[in-house]
Amino acid sequence: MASPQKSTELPKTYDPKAVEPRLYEFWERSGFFHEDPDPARPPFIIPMPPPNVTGRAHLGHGSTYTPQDVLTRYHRMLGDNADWLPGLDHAAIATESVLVRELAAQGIARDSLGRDGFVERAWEWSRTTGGTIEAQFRTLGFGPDWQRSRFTMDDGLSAAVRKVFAALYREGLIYRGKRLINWDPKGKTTVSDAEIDHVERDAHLWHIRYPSKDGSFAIEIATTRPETMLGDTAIAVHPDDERYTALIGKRVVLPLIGREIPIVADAAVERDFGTGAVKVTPAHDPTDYEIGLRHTLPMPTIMDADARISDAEIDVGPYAGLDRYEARKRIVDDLRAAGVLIKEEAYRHSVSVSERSGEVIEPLLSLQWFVTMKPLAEPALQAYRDGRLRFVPERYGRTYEQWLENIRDWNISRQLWWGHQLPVWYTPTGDVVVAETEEEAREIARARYGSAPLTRDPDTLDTWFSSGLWPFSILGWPEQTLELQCWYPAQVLITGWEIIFLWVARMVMLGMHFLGTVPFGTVFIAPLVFDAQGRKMSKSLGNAIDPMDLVDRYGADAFRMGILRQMRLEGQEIRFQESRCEEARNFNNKIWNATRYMLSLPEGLPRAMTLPKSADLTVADKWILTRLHDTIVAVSDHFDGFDFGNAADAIWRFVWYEFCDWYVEATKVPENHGTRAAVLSFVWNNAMRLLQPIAPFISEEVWLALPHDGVTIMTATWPDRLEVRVDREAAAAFETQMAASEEIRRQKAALELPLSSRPATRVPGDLSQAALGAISTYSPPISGSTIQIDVNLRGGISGIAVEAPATLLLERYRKDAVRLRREVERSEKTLANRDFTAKAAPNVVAKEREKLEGYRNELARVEKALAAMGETA
RNA sequence: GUGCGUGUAGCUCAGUGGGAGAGCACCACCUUGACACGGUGGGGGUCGUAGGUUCAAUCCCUACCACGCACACCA
Repeated sequence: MASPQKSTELPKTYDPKAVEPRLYEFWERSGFFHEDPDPARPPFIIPMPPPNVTGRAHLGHGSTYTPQDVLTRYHRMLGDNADWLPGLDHAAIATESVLVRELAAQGIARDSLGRDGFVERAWEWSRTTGGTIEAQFRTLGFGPDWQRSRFTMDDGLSAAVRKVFAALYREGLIYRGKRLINWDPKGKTTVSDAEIDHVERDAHLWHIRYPSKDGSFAIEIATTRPETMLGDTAIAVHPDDERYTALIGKRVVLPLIGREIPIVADAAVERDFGTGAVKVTPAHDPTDYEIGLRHTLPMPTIMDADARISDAEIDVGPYAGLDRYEARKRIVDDLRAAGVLIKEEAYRHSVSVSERSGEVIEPLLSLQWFVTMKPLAEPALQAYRDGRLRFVPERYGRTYEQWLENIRDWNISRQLWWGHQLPVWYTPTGDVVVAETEEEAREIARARYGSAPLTRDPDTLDTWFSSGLWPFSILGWPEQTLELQCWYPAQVLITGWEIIFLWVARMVMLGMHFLGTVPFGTVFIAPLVFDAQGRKMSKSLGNAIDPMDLVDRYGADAFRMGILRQMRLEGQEIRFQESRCEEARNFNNKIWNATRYMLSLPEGLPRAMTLPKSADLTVADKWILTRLHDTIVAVSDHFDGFDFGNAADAIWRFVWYEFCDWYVEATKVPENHGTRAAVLSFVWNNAMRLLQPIAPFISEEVWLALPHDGVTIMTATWPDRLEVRVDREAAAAFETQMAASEEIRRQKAALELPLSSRPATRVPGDLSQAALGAISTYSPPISGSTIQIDVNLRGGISGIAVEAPATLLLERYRKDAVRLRREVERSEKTLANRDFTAKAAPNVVAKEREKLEGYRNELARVEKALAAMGETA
């Protein structure tokens, strides 16, 4: 296989634009994303939540899809049978509204095309304009198994949908019934409970008097929706409300209409709210509907599909044809004129709004298809409770549990054309035939009812019905494929919490019902992305950031790293900061330049990836190898635990602060020259592999530029901690050197000496060889009498002295003295406390004594120095 | 209303029952054999408030305050 092209001279600044598209093309062409089922290896399968065919990449994909790509790449390197299964969702409502809008722009009405014509256009649109998000995902470096990409409207997936529908119908779990549903008058379709938002709105509470026919009494009710009075069939009061007990069973007259309705007693009524009496409109309010059922009230609807007042079922006076809001205005006016409007007060309450269209939902009694949820929910709950299904973070499990415990039947029919048409046919006499295909339906109808013409139910299924089958329909179910055998159930599902109900729970229910097992073992709920002020990103607020712009500016690697570093295991949101992408771009540039340095070494890099004998390694070598070992452990553990933020941080720290800041610098010192090329090469090769899942492009580019085995880092093995020698003692010695170097730098800075200067340094006699070595690379030893600076170093070196004029030292000494006195005082007080010495752990007490001694010694030196300079302590 | 989460440096966030941290921003200095998308040093916080447990609390417990979110049939 040909390696991707690359120039021999590395430019001074890393340019992701010159690297990323080329490498992605190389990977995809080489089939590195593709995998076949292999029963011999442990599977690692992630079903990608299929983005809408109308969708565009947004920052939310950064937090939910990047981890999927990271884990897939990680497990591929671990040697697992890893596959990330992509696809697209037909997104019925979204697609249909996009299309209707486009048609309208061309002056075409949806209905004029006819159903077939419209569906044809929808397919055309999906194939051409739709799915641009897949190209965007490529730009982001996401590497799912594109060859296996599926679309929820594909033949196979559609067959699965029909099979599931027919099966559930036969089992009695799908039924057709007249129920109160959520009607979206703008989208002209029903919407499920889970697709409704509750929004606080300013409104009014109107008090209306309903008099008795003979005028002997009246009852006053309060309502926010006076227009629905046209459909009132009762007044309800609480059975224990003494104000009204005498009126229960009596009748009052509906103002403006004149219809007589009863007063009923129902415990659902809140005595303390409003007047304690409520009008009951069973066909247009969920609570009223329940009351209506309990009291067998008539349930006339008074609105049509456009939410206009309609007299189709009952007399609505002169209001027929008015929009619901116009009707409200007119009715309030008329009530006022009639003298029955008692009060109008400002009132803030929450209204139900369609998530999709933003339109206020109209509860409406309607004949629809439903799934009985309780029997499906029970096993799904059980699976969670006995640990077969796990949520990360755990708290989301309770959300899942709570919803399943209170589950209501799922309205699955939608009044749309684009989608899976219900596999339901009707005979002229209204008999229902459910079948997987039209031919089967005819056979059934012939057998059951003779040869009657059939008409198909025009409705389509809720989009989530087909996505509920996703983890197995994409594997070929109901065919018993090898994929299904090896890859179901999947290992992990990653998504945002907002679709735990809509999608996750439904996949679990349907997966368990039809395949007997949970569709995935772990659900990782990724944080949602907000702007830096914690506001939701939206077009209307103008605070939305396009990830494509970020890739353009910083590169895909930087975008991925930038967003992952903002993820915290327990976090439920990310306040996105673009500066993190900028930092990550700088990080990549750092990697690039460290690579350039390695390639410029005069001795060159060795071909084989072997380390020198342990005896030949220097302290610096052993330190960086030990750190590499620890980083491999940390990154692996964090990936295993879904802690992407800490995984990214661990690599970051290692690469920048340990490798670049210290080890690379150390290789410039002659004592490290002998081994540096081999160690640099070995460590960097490993570091790039650790980085690969997060920043696939630069890690590949660098890996290929340095000694390596294989054609791509993507299929290289994950770094093995056992192959990296650990030497804690040497590592500690190097860390002492680091501390010494830092202290000398600090001294230089305080003394305003140039960093490059090598001032004479007095060192104490008991200094270790390692520390002495480190110091002598920065400063020559001194002789003669100079003013002495005494400091305490982390790691136990004390008494380094730097030659310097006295005047520059005073301020620093004074500050040190103040700080040290404070510490000595605090420590003495702690140790003087008998409870502390008696009760605290012995090692804690011992450590405190050591600290005190250290502070006292240091303070003594500083005071001595001050005294020598004529200061009184 | 019920439940969940969050309050730590100017900003975004780590963290720990025993001497308060990172990055960015800010200040000063530095073109030292890769990197100014860089290096070095520095200033800056009563760890939301009030109690409690403990020898010891930023961390554990309780209450409160503020913010965010999810559920919920007060019309």
